[in-house]
Amino acid sequence: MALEHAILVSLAERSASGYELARRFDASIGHFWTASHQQIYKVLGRMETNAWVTADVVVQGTRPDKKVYAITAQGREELAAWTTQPAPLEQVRSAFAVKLRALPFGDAAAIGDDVRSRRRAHVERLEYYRASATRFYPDPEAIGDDQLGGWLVLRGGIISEEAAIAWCDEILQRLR
Amino acid sequence: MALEHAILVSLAERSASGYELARRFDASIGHFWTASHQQIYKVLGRMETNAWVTADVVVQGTRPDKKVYAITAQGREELAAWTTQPAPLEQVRSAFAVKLRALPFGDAAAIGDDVRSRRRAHVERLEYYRASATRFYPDPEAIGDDQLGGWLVLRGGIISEEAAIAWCDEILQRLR
DNA sequence: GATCTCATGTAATCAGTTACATGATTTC
DNA sequence: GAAATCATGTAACTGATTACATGAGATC
Repeated sequence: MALEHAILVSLAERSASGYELARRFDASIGHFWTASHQQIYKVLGRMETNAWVTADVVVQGTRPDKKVYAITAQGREELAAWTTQPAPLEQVRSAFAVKLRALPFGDAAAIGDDVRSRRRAHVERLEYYRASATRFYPDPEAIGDDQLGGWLVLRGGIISEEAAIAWCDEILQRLR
Repeated sequence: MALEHAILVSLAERSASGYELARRFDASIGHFWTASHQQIYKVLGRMETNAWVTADVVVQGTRPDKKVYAITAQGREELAAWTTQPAPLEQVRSAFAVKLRALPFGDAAAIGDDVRSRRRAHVERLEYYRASATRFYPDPEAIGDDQLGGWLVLRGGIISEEAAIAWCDEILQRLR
């Protein structure tokens, strides 16, 4: 349900081809909503049928033609209406938590290794978010209305990565 | 992939019918891995074929018959082998983050209401986790090897709910 | 009389992943 | 010569949700 709306947000910020959208999902948006290019193309087709977006074929000389998608008035309406509906509380689905519960039946050393490698990944993501924050929002007190959403999402990423790292540290302390 | 293993953990702790498993998933385990009864029955069938579990039909006088599933030696092997494999980093998929990014195109007041209601839900979960912690692990320093996994998972729940609440507070501060 | 609990399933559908396919241009 | 980038898709499959189905006993 929400991939459509993630695409609408992205197109409301700036029109793009399916390929460009896929790259945006690999980068910024994808930290909070992942999507493969196959899925994006499929959903874009559905959205065009619904008239939430229009597609313009742009012929490029040397590179292949592309379809540039733009949000329509109907698309904007749909997006606005969607924001008035409460977002479902995402239910957690953590294979890692299951693995921890399996501690008495499994390999504690291997689980410890996994925790350390997860910790590294979380530190990496945290550093990426912090770099994005200082780069795109150098003065957090002076953020405008159009930037507030992006800033708050980044803050959420930073807060949850910090929490994940704290959890890893607590686990490692207990495992040794 | 991991529902099988979540069921194996649950059955390793204590044998149960599909119905009982579904109730466990509604309660404790379900906070970290949700599953409906339909899915559980389907996967149990597959697991029986793989000989990871055995089923014993228990005839009950007044209540309907039930199939009690028990983990096999092969199931225990599979579970142990699974713990040696790194758990995939769960990718975030948050409709709420998408909604925040949609702030400039949507209804800020409705989004604020949503944040307040999410905050209440997180506070509720946090209180539930804290109650479980004091009830099942009254002395955290004296936790045995067989209890450590459960305790660490609960700690993860507590840490992430605290983080979610902190994020909500930061959002609310910025929205008004 | 209505609803809840116990107990197990099938069927249809939807969302998402993985694999496969094509083909020109640019960079190493 | 190999690999990456640009660009758009189809097909098969898996995992999960929603809807439907049944039926007895217990509780309100």
